[in-house]
Amino acid sequence: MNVQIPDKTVGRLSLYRRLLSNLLGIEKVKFVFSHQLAKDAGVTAAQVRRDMMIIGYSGSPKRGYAIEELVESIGQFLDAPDLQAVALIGVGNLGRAILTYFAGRRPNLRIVAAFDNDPNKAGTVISECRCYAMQEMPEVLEKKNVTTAIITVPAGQAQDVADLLVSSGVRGMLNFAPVNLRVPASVYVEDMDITTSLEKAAFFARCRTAS
Amino acid sequence: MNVQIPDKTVGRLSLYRRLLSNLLGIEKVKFVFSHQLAKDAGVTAAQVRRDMMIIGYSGSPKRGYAIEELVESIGQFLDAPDLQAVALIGVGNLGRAILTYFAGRRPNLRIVAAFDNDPNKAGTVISECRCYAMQEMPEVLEKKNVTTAIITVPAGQAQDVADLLVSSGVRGMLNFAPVNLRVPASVYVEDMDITTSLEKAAFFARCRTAS
DNA sequence: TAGATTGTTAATCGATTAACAATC
DNA sequence: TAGATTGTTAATCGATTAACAATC
Repeated sequence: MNVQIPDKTVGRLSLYRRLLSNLLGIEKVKFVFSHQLAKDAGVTAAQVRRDMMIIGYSGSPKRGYAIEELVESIGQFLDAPDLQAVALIGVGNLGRAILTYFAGRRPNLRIVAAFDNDPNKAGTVISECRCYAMQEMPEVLEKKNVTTAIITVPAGQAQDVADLLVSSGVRGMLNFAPVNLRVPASVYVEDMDITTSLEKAAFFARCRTAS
Repeated sequence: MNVQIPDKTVGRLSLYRRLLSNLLGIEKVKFVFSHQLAKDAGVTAAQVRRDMMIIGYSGSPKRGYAIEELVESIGQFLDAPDLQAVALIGVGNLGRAILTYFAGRRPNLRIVAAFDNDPNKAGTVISECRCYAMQEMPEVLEKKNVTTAIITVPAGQAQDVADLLVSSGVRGMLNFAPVNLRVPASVYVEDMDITTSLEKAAFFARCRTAS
């Protein structure tokens, strides 16, 4: 397992896979050229070819990439060989939306437990996912072998939650709280800050209008 | 209004502002040094100083940056001088979560209208935001002078929605649909692909564990 | 074969970082 | 003043892109 894989390549592979699955399922196409996939993904053809090189998949100069094989290769690269368990912390509006969205979507990447401070939520089931009290977290994470977590708690609680997750063995986090989490270098954090992103969209909307 | 402002600088400024507001409001601190702000934001001190240069704010070598002034400067740079109207398209779970989250948060950046295909939603009010039918979109956007939009519709509808938004004068979009939107160069798109981000977190969780 | 595409290296580009004189 | 920090330039770094021989 190689750590120096570019962050962006991993993100693009995830996008390629979805685009290719569409081509395969809906349009029944069997092969793509790098420039076709590139156009769909909004990247350059050279970038697609470099990404293929990174995952070690080869196409044919005549026919391009065999979609079915390529989807398989991306899966072998991106996905865990067996179930990778995910936990979600903070069952508010956003947390519930995410639980609903992911329910039964990827067999090998499943949200197996949700946690919340509110004792009334413990014991309930939301979109097939069981909700636990916050105190049960270390025990449940260990029992279910959770390595990845989604943080949807308010900003003020996020660092405490992150600390607890790290000490419970979680190594990858998707953080929706608008704070910079302090974690050891051995832990990966992907930030999704909706406020920042909206402010960016608003800022550049004005830039573009003015120019 | 300058178009060559780095994308990432804008994102960092948004984060700085929130960190500084905290320092000011909760800890009553008046000044920060670049390395302090950098530590909180998870960036380098040089980066903070360069960002200050970009927005044209100067600190003092002795005392650092005056937080209140700096927050003001960031506001002048980032925010619209008057109300900047935002629309949200797609009132599903995620859309509702975002409406709730942003309600009354930033006075100058407000979600003024929501749209959905479901005719039952038209006319309802969710977290102070009125919901309209999809057909009313062009008219409402123009009337309310909307320049920025949040797309929370399913992937299959996203491109059509984007086209409609562009033709109604929207110049900045925050896109949650897992597709690459085709828009003119004059329109800015910020993508938030939750699936891709979770797959990245899961991938690197495995990398880190294995190493 | 001829022609388009692939795999891969070298060149380019832009963002980050290091460095340091100017400043308080 | 002495010392730490700022503003700003130059060097570094890494990712993207261009280019082209190898391939089908």
